[in-house]
Amino acid sequence: MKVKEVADLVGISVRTLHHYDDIGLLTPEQTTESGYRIYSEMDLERLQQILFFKELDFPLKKIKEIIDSPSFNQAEALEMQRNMLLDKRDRVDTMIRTIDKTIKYKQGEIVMSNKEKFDGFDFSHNPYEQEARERWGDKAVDESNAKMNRMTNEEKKEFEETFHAIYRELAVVRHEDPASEIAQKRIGEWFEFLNQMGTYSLDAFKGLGQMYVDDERFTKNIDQFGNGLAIFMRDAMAVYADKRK
Amino acid sequence: MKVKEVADLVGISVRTLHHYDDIGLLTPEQTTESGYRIYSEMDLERLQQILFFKELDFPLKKIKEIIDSPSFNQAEALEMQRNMLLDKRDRVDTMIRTIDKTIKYKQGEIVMSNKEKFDGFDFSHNPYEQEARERWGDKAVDESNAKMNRMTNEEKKEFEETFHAIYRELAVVRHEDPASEIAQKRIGEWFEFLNQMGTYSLDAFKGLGQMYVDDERFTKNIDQFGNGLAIFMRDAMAVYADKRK
DNA sequence: ATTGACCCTCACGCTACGTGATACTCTATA
DNA sequence: TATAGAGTATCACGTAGCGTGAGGGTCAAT
Repeated sequence: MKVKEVADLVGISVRTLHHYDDIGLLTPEQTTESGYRIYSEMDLERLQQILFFKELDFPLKKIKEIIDSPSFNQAEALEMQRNMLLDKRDRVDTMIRTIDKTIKYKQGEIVMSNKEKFDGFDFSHNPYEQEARERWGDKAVDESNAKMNRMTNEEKKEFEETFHAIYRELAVVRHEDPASEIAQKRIGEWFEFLNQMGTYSLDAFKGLGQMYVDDERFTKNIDQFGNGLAIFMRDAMAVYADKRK
Repeated sequence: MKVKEVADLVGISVRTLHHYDDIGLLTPEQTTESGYRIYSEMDLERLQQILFFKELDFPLKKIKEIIDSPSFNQAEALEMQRNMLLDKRDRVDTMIRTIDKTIKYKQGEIVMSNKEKFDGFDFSHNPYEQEARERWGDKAVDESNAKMNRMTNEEKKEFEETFHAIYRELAVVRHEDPASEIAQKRIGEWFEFLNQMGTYSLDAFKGLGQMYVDDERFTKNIDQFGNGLAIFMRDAMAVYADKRK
């Protein structure tokens, strides 16, 4: 599909599509020789995601971060957006009630406190942003990705070998208690290793562990070294983090 | 009340209040000798109005025009805003349904057309702006007549656009009484429009309205412009026809 | 008399596009 | 086959609605 077709379909401007391309938020899969942007089905689905987040007042930059995050999971996102929209509807309902009250108030039928007059507004913060950040946005995770990108291929290989080694060592003890001494020692090595790249707080570390289980791409990857390793690591990482706080 | 008290009460920033003062949208009634802005009850009520319009995506400039218009009437405005919020809730509901569909679609349970994937979006125009302009703006009435005249001269595409425009205008008032003045005025435009294509008798017009509800192909088509529009149109068309016989 | 929370006014920065200007591409039709 | 008309492209500057300091007064409490 060409720009205008897409624009008309979803009700946004051509300029907006150009803009999304400029900032790398939505770059069409194909372009013709003459430079026309051609949007695929997948592009459209990405656009749908973008618009949902936008409706919920996420800035474009954050939307990009979220959607491009390696741990992004569309099914989860949709469910989250659903909840946010339900919230939004509640807010609109509250505002409608506020209007009804105001009408009566104006007719002298009831009294209204100042606070009541503004019920349903309060845009002061985006309550969903935190939520999204917790699920996909952890700065620590992003940072380590950025570092990964800056590394050369050689370095990457070396790096990979090191952490595969740690995985293997962990896999060996994965049937032990996650709180056991040996498990904690090895998970400690893991923590230190990660801290060589980016700085992981204990909370971020714990969160990362949870992600190993929640995001099946991680789970698959990790469980290659031994079935149930992801779950074991999550538990061990939680114990490790909690003990040190 | 001083700036921060107001800001905290309604959940906006102090800077925003400054900005509204700068552009003359909300200038506090009083200032202390030292230059502190002091907001009165009336200022708060004006602010409430402003925020309602803002929630409905009116630009600040237009909000100022509207509120400062000599023909502005607060009671009327509140009622209008109420309708707009009802519409907004409909849109949110539609989006929620779209999400639900998308979830099922992703699981392979159903198929989804591209149009369906973006149901509930379409920000392409603010249907309320026109409405507000008509009630409180200056240009008022002739515009629709002018539209009609241009229509006869031009081609099919514009033709279609025009009647979509009428649908949209009708959709805006669909929460009003079908017998109300505004509803009748707009349904009258519809009648005239149809009579430029073929000649409709009043009875045929009424019958057509009934068909909008009986034939679900019509219903679907019409309700794209707003849930319940078909039923509203049928009722308004019936009233229109009966009154003129 | 001092501190800390609040207030003021510039004034520049930022996001998410809007709005031309200028030029190329594609398709339908005379 | 030439030409118009609708669409597309890339600059590049403009705009709205604030955010974010900087630099400096004000006010009540300690």
